Amino acid sequence: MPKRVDHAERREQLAEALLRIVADRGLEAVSLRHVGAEAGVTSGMVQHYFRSKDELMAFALEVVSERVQARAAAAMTGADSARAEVRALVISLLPLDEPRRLEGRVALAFVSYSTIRPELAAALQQNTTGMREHFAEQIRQVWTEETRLGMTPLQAATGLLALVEGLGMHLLGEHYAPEEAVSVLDAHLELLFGQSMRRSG
Amino acid sequence: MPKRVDHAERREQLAEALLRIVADRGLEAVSLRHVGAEAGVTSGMVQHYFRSKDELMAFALEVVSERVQARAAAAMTGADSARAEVRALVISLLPLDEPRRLEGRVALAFVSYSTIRPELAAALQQNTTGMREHFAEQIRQVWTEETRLGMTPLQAATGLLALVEGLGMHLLGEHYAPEEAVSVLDAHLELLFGQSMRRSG
DNA sequence: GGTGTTACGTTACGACTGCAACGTAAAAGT
DNA sequence: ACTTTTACGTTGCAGTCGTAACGTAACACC
Repeated sequence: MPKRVDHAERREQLAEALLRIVADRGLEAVSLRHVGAEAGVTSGMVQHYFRSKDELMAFALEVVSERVQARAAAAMTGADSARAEVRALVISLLPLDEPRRLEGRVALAFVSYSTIRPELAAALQQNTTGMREHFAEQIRQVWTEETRLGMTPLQAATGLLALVEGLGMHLLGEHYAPEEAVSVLDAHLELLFGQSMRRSG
Repeated sequence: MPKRVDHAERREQLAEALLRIVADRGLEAVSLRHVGAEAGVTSGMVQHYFRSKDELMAFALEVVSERVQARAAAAMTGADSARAEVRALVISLLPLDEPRRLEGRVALAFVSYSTIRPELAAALQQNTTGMREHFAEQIRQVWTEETRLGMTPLQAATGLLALVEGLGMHLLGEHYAPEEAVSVLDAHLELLFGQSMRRSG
């Protein structure tokens, strides 16, 4: 079989195996042998594709980052209003079902990990920044001088993203029910996008 | 020296050593020997006070939880309004200086950890729930039928806590400047507590 | 159709891990 | 004063870790 393999594809397969381990046993369970076993190969094979464990970890983190971005891009197509698009994107970020809970655990683990290994934080930061700017753009499109809430669109976007990720963390810890998080999110969106906020003034 | 030691005190010293390790080398660097070395003792001594590593970890997590709660209690005394109290509490939660960044890293690591070890999640969940209810109570005290924003006080409280923890995560990842996070937070507090929100209606 | 390269698997090594067992010295209890 | 308990330190063990080295079989190429 030599020579015929797609290098990039193999690396992604291994990264996926790693992510599966992180999702249900945590970062500390990641070892070359475990990743190999999870992928159905030996640790030597893992070594063949990654010079070190650090390189493997860094690659897996990038895969996570790309996956989040891809999910975001997919979620925001076909919405008929800025509000609907933002809501779709933000809902797609929340760990509301089991597969997304797994992904959320992985993401959280890597966020914590990159806190100690700052050289890996770039990918995650890019993600946050991109999302923040995207939200800001959407908000800018619908806000007028009258409807703005005493903050800039970028501030509103930053707050929205922080709110969503905070809700996500709480959901991963099962601190309250998913529908409660969604209701909080919808109330916030109503503040940002709804006209009814001035109904009582 | 035997018999004269305060068991609880020793355990806390060891837990603090562990937390120091987590803060600057991450959860994966925690081992009985490292904890002992950090505390200036041997791993055998650590074994004497904790039957297993898991027990040590669980104890350290509880210490973290108690510390957060203590900080919260300290931060909310002496405020002259509900809004000021909430702001003081919430600001004290953000990793705005280096010591609190260390604590934040530890807290984040344990949140991620407890995601995989659900039996340890109770302490953290209690923390969240307590905070949430406290915020809700404060908000309830100042909200009238007119000023409420289309959500319940508990929803507003949940959103505020999620926002703060999300901002905290982003700050740990250095995704933007601390003062930016504070400005977002203040804008949100103005929405929740300010009367000026109806100035344009 | 050799030849060289690629893709693995296998093995080995030194370091590290959690944990159990044992040793010892100091104080408390009697 | 003698015994028991407590508080450690030390040692050892079986297992796992990351990594380097080596072996080998299958294809690409000329």
